[in-house]
Amino acid sequence: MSPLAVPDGSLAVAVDVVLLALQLTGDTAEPVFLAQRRRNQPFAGMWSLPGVIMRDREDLESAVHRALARSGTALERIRHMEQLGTFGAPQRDPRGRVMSVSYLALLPQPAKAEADTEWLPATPPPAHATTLAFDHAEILSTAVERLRGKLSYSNVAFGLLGESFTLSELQAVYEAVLGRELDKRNFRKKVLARDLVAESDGMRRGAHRPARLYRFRHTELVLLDDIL
Amino acid sequence: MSPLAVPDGSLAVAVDVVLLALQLTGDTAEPVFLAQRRRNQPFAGMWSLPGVIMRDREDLESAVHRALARSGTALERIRHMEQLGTFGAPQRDPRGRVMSVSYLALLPQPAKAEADTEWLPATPPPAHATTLAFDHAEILSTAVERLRGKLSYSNVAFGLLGESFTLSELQAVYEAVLGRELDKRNFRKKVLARDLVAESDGMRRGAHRPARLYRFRHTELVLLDDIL
DNA sequence: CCAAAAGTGTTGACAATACACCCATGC
DNA sequence: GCATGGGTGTATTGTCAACACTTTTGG
Repeated sequence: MSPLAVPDGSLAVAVDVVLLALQLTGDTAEPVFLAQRRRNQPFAGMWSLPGVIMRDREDLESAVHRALARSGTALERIRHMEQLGTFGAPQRDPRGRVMSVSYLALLPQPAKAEADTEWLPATPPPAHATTLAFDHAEILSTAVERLRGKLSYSNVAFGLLGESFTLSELQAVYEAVLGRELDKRNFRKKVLARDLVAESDGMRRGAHRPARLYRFRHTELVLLDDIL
Repeated sequence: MSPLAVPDGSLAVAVDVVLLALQLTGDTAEPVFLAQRRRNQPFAGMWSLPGVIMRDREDLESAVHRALARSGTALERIRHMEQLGTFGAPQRDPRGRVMSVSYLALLPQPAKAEADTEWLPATPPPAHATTLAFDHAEILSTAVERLRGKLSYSNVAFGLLGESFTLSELQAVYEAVLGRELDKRNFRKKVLARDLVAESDGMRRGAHRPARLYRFRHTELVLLDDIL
């Protein structure tokens, strides 16, 4: 990251991305986000969210794409993206006036991390508060809260799953993000009653009884009338 | 509004505000927003949202306050404010690169409009689409949708009402924003069951039977577990 | 045959809806 | 006394939560 000098009287806009995925470690799933180790001042050595400084004549989405490319993430793996908000505290960047327009991006699995990047746990953020640069801890927790809320009244979980999946896998997504266990029978009833998913071809075969595969009916965000 | 020249290679950030209130015209309530007539190019003569260009070292909230002051709105009348989002299409301002961080602000009544400002209907927006400058029609409809959603799962209606009010007035707020009628008995049951409001002292006396006054239990945004 | 995950129904409590009349006041 | 909005209850229906066992496969 090249040193950034923000001349007084001017104003820079950063675009920062909370890239979220679920890490399936053995028998449990854990929400993780992509962190980049900062090489330069300020906050050298600390973790930060991938971000770029916006260029003139650049779209917000293009800037997000640049940030993702720089973090080593293939664009086509991103299944959902939405704006979180804009953070503009004057002191958030010690170098000068840099506002941050932040985005949430979801992808099915944490791809291999490049040098100086790592997937860190996103959910119990007590530890990060001190270890994330700028106000990125605040942005991260905004992202997790947004995702939690949207699980209840949208199909946003499609962003964290591949093309097809079992209902148990879907439930694991909900449980991991919400941080609590759900009743298997009630969960299946509700998901099916709301027509969130449709049966897909084939079965997931594993060590035990094969499980029916499903896919989301829509792979763009759809809001539900009713709450889940 | 002074002419704005955005030098190439630089980037300006505007803060635009959707100031919403309910206009009580006789027997019906109608959501209205504050519009400013543009005196300068571009879009001279068209209606626009109140907004300012951010200064260096200025907080986002301070910029919103400046925009409100310029529009002739007393700050202390604002009962709720929240960020809507950031609009960054490169061509949204023909003068150059100007992103807009937009805010929603609620107040109990549309105060008298100053010169070159007017309260216009906010809800059936077909007409504005052509008459609002920049992408302000899009920002306005984002604001209305946000408010509609939040009525259902928060106490955000406090922003559109004064200190005390009758349940019929509260219901009128919901009906005006949602654009449909609600059942009086069920509405009262739900509002009271959720402890949104508490009884206040006194009665509203009018042409007919006096009505009990209520006040919101909280005058900052509170999210409800359950949906209204 | 054992371990492990997949799959499946019922019941009771509560919440949401639909619906109509009497009450208190000003004029 | 009448017009106007304020205020109230019930019956029905639908929805949510709690709860345990059988099935299918791999090893």
